[in-house]
Amino acid sequence: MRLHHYFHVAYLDKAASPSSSSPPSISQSLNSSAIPLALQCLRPLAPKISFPEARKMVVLPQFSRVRNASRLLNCTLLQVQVPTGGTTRWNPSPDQIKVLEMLYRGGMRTPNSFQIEQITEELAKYGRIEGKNVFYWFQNHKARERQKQKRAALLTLSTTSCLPPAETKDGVEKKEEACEDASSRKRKCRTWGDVNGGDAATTTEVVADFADDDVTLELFPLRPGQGKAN
Amino acid sequence: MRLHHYFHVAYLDKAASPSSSSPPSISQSLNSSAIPLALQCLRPLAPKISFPEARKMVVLPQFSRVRNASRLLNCTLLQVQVPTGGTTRWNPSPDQIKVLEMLYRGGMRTPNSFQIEQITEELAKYGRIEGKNVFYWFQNHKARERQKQKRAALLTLSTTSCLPPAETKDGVEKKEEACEDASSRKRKCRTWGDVNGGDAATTTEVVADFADDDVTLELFPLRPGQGKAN
DNA sequence: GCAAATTAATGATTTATTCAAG
DNA sequence: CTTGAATAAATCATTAATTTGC
Repeated sequence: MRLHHYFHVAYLDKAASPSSSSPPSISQSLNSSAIPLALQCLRPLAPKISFPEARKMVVLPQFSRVRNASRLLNCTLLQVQVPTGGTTRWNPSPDQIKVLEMLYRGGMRTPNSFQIEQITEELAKYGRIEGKNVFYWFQNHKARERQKQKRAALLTLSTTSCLPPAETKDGVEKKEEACEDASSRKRKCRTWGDVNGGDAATTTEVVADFADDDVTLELFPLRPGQGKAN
Repeated sequence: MRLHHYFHVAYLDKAASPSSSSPPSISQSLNSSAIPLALQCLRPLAPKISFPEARKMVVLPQFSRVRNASRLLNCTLLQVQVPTGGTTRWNPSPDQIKVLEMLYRGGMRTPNSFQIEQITEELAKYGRIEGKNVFYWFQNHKARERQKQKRAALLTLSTTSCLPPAETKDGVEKKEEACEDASSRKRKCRTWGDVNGGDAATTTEVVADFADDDVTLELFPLRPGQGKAN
């Protein structure tokens, strides 16, 4: 089941209220006292207020308000079609895909934030792209590549040799595992980076001994001081 | 299988190289140098510091370098015991838990980024905490609460009525689903917020029609200009 | 009574599934 | 039907309880 694991982190974001359910809302309570908010158990398709299917994403009124959030947490409900280029879903350009596949073939499986940052920056040259797109791309590609292999393996087995598709379910489980990164089997500790107490990062040292996987390809030329300056 | 879904987003982060395998690396390593800091892996009451199989986390050499990454992507490999308060894992204080549980009971299931931001800020009063901790807490709590219910339900069924544990596997599947948020069944679109092209956020309007759920309670008092100024 | 060993909880990460845009 | 996006389930790892030997 588990293959390997580079690292990566799951985060949260938040959105607004889709058609019906919205964020339960926290506290109200905190302060005052328990408000009988009966929220909890919202009914499934319950009446909701407003919309059958409208999906509307939400954005914040004043972005500045959420500045922090969006910065640190990739915050926010914006998703809606932003005036400028808001096309809901990312559409990778051929060039972008080319690069991504190259990296994948090179052995990259689950890039960490820094890597994603860099990849994103590089790919941004070929079109609009965000870090999450890169993240998702690797996740999906990895998973689907695996699926594909599994299916292929099953087919091979069932056709070339005997074994009827009796236990097709988990027979070829650890096949593809061999190829890919393999390295260590233990999970690494990922991190989100410090969100609030950034202060602690004083003496941090980097070990960064990359090169453990199969490949050690370099990401990109790593143009020196070219960053977005942020 | 799928229960409901508020929204939330998965993100990535990155870490360094644990004992043996390390990130494939992108760029060989940006700077170079890798310091083998070994530490971590403390057993419950274990001695700490120093260990054979030390798990060592890594951090970046110069944080400034990765500023961007850490900002946007919660970057970074730091995880090591940071001089200041770096105790690997978050340890919720009783007060923090109290608030979290209250919110959970209040119906909060998967807070979005904004909510998490606020909760985090609020909980920070009671001790060190980061957004990811809140995020994870809800994920885990939700999942484990579900598990608990399922197990309980199974037990109840098997003891009170008949039905032997024949199909215990998915018999009680949709039990707990009823209570919780239920709302719509379709998946909402979460978002990460724009990571790079923040520029687009110009005219964003907020729909923010909270109140679509059952409750519309407010998160926290939302103290005005009190933020960490960031 | 204390500290090492064991176990129980639970924080953090990864993988599998599902949903839906194009 | 492909695949980007999002969520839930499974898993791993670490810390706190608890037990055990002295």
